[in-house]
This record gives sequence, structure tokens and C-alpha cells, in this order.
Amino acid sequence: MSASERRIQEILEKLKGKYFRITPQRYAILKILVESDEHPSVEQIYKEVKAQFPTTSLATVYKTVTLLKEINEVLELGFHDGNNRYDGNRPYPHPHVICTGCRKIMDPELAALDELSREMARKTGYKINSHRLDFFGLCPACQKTG
Amino acid sequence: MSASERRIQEILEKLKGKYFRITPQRYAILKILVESDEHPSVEQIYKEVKAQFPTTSLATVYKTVTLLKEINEVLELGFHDGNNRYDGNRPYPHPHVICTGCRKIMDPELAALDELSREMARKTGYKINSHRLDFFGLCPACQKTG
DNA sequence: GTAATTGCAAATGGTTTGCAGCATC
DNA sequence: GATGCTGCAAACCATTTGCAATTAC
Repeated sequence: MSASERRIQEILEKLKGKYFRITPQRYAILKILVESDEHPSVEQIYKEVKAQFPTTSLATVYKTVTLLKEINEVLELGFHDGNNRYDGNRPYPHPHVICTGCRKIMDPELAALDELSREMARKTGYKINSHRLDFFGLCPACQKTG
Repeated sequence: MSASERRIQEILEKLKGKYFRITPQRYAILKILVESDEHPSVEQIYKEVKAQFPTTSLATVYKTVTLLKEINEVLELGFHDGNNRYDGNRPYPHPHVICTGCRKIMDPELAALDELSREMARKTGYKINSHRLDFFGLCPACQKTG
């Protein structure tokens, strides 16, 4: 059993435990989110699900993504320009490196961030619960293209 | 001449140099942005400008804020939940600490970030141009309120 | 005087919502 | 069989846009 398969099973159990129903659409959306490391948008998920279940509606994709976000199994990368992306692999805050050319998103390793959170809490008196760190630039491919 | 007054003059010169006109509404919006350290929203700016110029429209506030953003004199803190905030004091990327209770935003000092940018560039091959770092939590006042 | 800006109202577009019919459990 | 889910269409709402009248220069 692969890591993705195991993760899918875990999430299914979590849903069942909360008496949410496992519909074919939900299963398909969950699978796409967990198996992709492209940080897909709702639109991309929609397109993929439709290939399997042509009657699927955008509303269902939104509802399912929101559900998975609420049970903390998907991280939403909200962009105010309306191209939100979703991470079903690492549903906890972590940094992203985002290409402003092709919109590719990577997950770099960066251990120092938790220490920064603690430092911010100490300096400001805030109780820090979460964070968001994005680096913007051009990926190697887009640098060549000009 | 205070620091804000100096900054306002600088931005006015920049606008004149680009043949943008200094209308009373623009001047008022600019002044609000530079003199506030509350990271005001468009709605808040609108309310304040209206006190001086009652016929001012929201569209004008949007247009002016966009203009100031484009000449790199205002930093937009876009939030995908539709409560964008604007920083007219430090129009370059810098971290923010955001209260999820009352929406208060602070600007903590954090020198280590440029080094992180370079580290990301090295690790990923991206050419990093910009970044965004937000910490979310409860400010001291909201911690007491519960 | 000319060209830019304002302010109104309408359009936009991603996301959410109401609800009737359907599927899961 | 009861309840939750789907899919449709309409509603939402911050922001943008078109345009005629106004104003800065």
C-alpha cells in the first residue's frame, strides 16, 4: 500500500467517523487532491473529476474541498486574484515557492520557521496559531523563456 | 517637517513626474495611507475620505490605491476572504502579525527573511523577486476577551 | 483647451447558497 | 427509510469597467 493510498484510507475513516457519506464524487476529489503534488485549483480538480463523472458540478467540488479543509486534511492557498490552490499532501502551514510565470508551486524544506513563529509570539505578545509564507519568482523554465 | 509629511511630498513629486494629476481626493487618500499605521482597508479609507469629500466614490478609492500600488508606494495585503488591507508606510515585502479576532495588524522586525529568500533561491533554482509572510493568532487584547 | 479623473451604474467572476431530486448508509 | 449529498440556477460581493461630466494643468 503506497503512502497516498494509506493517506486516502485515513481520510475516509475520518469522514466515516464524523458520519459524512463517501460518494463517488467525494472519493474522486479526495484522490485527486492526495495524489497530486501540483497544488491543483478547483477548476483543475473539476476538470479531472468530470472525466470520470461527467455530471459533477463545480458546486460539489467547492463543497468537498471546503469539507476537507474543515477537517484539516487539505491546506488552502488562497490568492486574492482568484486562483486558489489546494494542498492535500501537507495540510499544515508550510512555505511555498510560486512561479509568477507559469504558476507552478513547490514545497521547499525550511525548518527555521517554527522558531520564527515563537520569536514573533515573544516579541509581539500575540498567541500565534498559524502562518503563511510564500516566495514569488520565476522558476528555472520560465527564466529561460524570458 | 515630519517623516510622514516628507514621504507624502516624495510621493506627490513621483506622481507629478509621471504626469498624474493631484486631485483633492487623491491627496486625501494618499495622506490617509501614509499617516495611518493601521493597514486600512479600502472601506476604511473610503469612510475617512468621505468625511472630507462627501461625493467621493468607492471606485475612486480603488483606482487611487491601485495607482499607488503600481508606482510601488503602497503594499497590498490581499486576503482571499475579501478584506484587503494596505500599507502606505512600508511599501516593500515585510512580515505581518495578524489578529484573527479583531483584525489588528502589526509589523514586527525580522531581519532573517532576506537570508531565507536567498536560501530558497539556492535550493529551488527559482529567481525570487518577492515574498509574503503572515503570522496569524490572537493579540493580547483578544486573548483576554476569550 | 486638452487630456486625465471623477462618480455613477452596470458588469465581472470566483464562490456560496437554496432547493428539489437522488444516493448513501 | 431517513438524512445527507448532488447539481442546477440564482445570489453574493468585492472589485473593475464604460462613459459622460468635470477638473487639473
